[in-house]
Amino acid sequence: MYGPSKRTRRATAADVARLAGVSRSAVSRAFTKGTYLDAEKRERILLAAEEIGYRPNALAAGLQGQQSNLVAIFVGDMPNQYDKEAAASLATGLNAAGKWPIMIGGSDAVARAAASRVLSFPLEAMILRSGSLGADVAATCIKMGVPVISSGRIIEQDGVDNICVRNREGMREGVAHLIKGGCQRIAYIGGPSSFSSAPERRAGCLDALGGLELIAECEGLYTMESGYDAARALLKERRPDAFVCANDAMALGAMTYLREAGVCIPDDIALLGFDDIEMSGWPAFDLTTIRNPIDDMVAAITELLHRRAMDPAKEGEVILLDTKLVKRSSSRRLLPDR
Amino acid sequence: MYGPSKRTRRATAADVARLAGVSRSAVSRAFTKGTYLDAEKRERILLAAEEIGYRPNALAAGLQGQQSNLVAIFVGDMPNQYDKEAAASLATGLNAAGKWPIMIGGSDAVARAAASRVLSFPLEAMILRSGSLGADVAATCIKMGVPVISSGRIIEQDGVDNICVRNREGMREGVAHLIKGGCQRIAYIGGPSSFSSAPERRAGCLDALGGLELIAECEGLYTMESGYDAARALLKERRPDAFVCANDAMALGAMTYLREAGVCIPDDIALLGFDDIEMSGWPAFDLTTIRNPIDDMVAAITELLHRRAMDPAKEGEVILLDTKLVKRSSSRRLLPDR
DNA sequence: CCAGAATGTGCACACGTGTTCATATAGATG
DNA sequence: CATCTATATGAACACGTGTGCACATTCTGG
Repeated sequence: MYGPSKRTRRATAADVARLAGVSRSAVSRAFTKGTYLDAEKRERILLAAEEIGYRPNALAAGLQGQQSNLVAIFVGDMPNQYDKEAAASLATGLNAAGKWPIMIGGSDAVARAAASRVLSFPLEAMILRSGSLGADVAATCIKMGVPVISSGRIIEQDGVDNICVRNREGMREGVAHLIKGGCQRIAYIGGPSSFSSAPERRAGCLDALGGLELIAECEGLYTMESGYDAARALLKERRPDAFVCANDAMALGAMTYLREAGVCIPDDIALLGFDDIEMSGWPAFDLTTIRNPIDDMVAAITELLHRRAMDPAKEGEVILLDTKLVKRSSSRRLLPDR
Repeated sequence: MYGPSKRTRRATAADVARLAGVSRSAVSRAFTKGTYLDAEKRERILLAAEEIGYRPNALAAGLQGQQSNLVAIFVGDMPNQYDKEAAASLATGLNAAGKWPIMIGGSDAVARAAASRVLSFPLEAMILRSGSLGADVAATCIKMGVPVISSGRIIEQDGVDNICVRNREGMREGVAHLIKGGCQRIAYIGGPSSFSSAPERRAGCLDALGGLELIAECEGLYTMESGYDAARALLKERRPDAFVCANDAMALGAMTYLREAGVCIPDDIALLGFDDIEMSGWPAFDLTTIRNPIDDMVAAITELLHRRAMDPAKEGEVILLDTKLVKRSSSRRLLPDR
């Protein structure tokens, strides 16, 4: 042990070459498919590499025009459950596709600064999964030549690929289900207007109402607490027979308040959410909701990543995902289903 | 537009130099603090860089002995809520510390393979946040000269830094609180024995019982469903007055079953969890639990990262985190407290 | 005015890898 | 045997950057 700092030096191809008694080129070839190299020699090299813990340095390889496989995922501060679940699935999905997802998150200022700095890596793409901000981040990426994939919010910009769920159609189907079940006096708990999903889901609700108007309405923050508060506020007004919520977190908050208030679900008031987060399926809640399909989203993103790699100059496209109405007990009225 | 593939070429320092009419060295210096460079010239360079969207290539810089700031986070399949919350906080925390967290996750085989391949990057550390597996991954990392930080499970191996919560002491305090509140017939829902936290927490429970024995006991999977099933199974046995659960997810599952069964919490049966996941604080649950401090964990990890950077050859150390008993209504007995 | 320090700048090297190129050897084909 | 092809291998280059080095210029103090 000559120098303490030397101890941690990473093994290099030259080290392996020396140990195996071959040229450095041979070592490189040993790790590359489809090259001419004596089989016995290759084995000897791989063995030597294993012995001293060598692996080709991805940084140096990337410098050589090799695919970096690095991908950044920009999540906001992930306030609600759905964002967390989506981020986790996305990361593991990319992983399975051989990509290396770098997570960028935290509070607005921190995340935005990090998003800017991470561009010093030759990213294969920047994936935006933050409902609210992101348009300026996208602009910076495009300028740097880094492809952008926006999920959950459509960004109108050259070269930006978009993935979005059919918010309006989904909500329309959900509310239609409530109406078919006998609900007539519907109150709506909406999301913050800074999220593009909020007005779309509200529009879907109005679609299903036909000419009818909402009994009452207010705007929440997509959090459970705000759903709780909203339910309390709306209950004071003209007695509704259904709460339609722009996402599951708020629906679960509303459910909590209604139970505390002694309201029977769904007989007195039916409840509808949006997203189908894991918790909504738990027996304790059993919330009827509209599934925002995470697996489809992940599949679409890896697909877009692939297409972009094939043709870096291709036009940006928009992929729309279908929702699925998940009927559970929070909407199972005892009234005759028409 | 001469060639379509040329279009996406990343801007290089030489491009900036040409545009700004300076040497390439000057460009490099413009982006480095503490170098001699005419102020007016630096500004001109930065402006030119901004114009063509240039940023120093982290790959090439890393090749130069520069810190990579890359960190891998190995999470298992994140079956339970606490893992998801911890992973999210860890990622954003590292972010704020100027690190780039690469998430590695998914099913066992996929994650393990990915963990091996990610070592081709010059990682500053591999952070293990998977309760069960990980020892073999750690061995590979150490061999490659990549420092390992294990969180939630202590790995006895040279050069591995460990962070762990005081499971035993925490659980002891929690159960003592129940006993002080009048509980005498305690049933225990444990975690899978493959997680090192499971036996520790159980030991803490037994500590608090003094000579007493558990009324009943079974082993769950740290999931809500298994907690639900366990509660049903245990309720058939000699009537307990408290359920102690090895984590919050199982406690919430148990709570769900008990409510369905018409059992009053906490008057008939008190409930104790472990972790203090976000949901436990929601009014719908209001679960008494032992906080597994995520913020402290993140702080400890960044601290260890720093120390390791200062002295790469230092010995591995063990940091133990203190829990905090969070008293909520699931343990608030009407019986006189003492 | 002079010596020395402080500041500014370009050249050239090193980092670790993949790959082209030239060359050498062995095997097949006529 | 002569040619041609398939296989094997090392030398050399390129990737984009940070920085040591040598040299030029300006400033400071006597």
